[in-house]
Amino acid sequence: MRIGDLASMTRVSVRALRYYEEQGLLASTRSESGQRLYENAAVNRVRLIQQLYGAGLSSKTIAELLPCVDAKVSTPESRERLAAERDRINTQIAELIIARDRLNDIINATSRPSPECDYV
Amino acid sequence: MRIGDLASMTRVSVRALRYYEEQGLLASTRSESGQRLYENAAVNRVRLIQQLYGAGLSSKTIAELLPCVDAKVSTPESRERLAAERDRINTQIAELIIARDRLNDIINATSRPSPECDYV
DNA sequence: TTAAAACCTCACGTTGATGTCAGAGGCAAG
DNA sequence: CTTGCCTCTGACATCAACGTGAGGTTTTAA
Repeated sequence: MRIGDLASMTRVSVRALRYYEEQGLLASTRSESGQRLYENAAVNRVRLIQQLYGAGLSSKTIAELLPCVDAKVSTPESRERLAAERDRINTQIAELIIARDRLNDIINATSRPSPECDYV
Repeated sequence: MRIGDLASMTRVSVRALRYYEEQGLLASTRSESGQRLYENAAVNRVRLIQQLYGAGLSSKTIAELLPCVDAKVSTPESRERLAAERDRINTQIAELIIARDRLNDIINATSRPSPECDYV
């Protein structure tokens, strides 16, 4: 498939896909005329990339990780890196929970007094 | 207290504190010579701001929220906004959990086969 | 009193993941 | 064969939350 197809299937912009390639996250073959061609597997690859981005990993970190995923093997260094990221995510989850609860407190504190009298 | 004191107490840079003021998040009085002066309460205010930043809220959003916190009252609009942010945070927590588990899968998948043979 | 340390206001620099635009070539349909 | 959409490669623009440095004043401690 071509880049536009992959873009619509993953809901990721064409620009972003080219960026992923530039960062070494996503490979493509080229047609004779130079257009990018992707396998169906690219859809899942892009989804994985998005997930890792969503978890706060940088392109550089993801680029270091993906070879492990592909080879299904990790070096001690990359395992350490993976574990460090996991821990960071756990910390972030904990912080988010605190923030969410804090936000709920605010919502409650500002709503409770007199619900029918909230103009101010 | 002066800005340096607040900075060291909150571990937030002086530049950041000035930025918060610029964004309307943090108020200060001024000495005769123009230096910023803060109440003790500013420490908690900064912590709250940090927490909300940590939860992914933007300066603009926080600026809309803080008056509610101060007045302990929210308008229907701001309550809606608060709830929307809370939901967004919940979504993000869910995504992070998925990503973390995914990362764990990767760790396991790349570690298990033969732990003593991980050179590649 | 004098020198270091803190503070002030601009104002430009940084970083990462894109957006966007320009100029040019490619491809299926009528 | 041409119209219209897709793709290509640059390359500059964006946005947020600061960092950083210049040039100048203020406070503090010796």
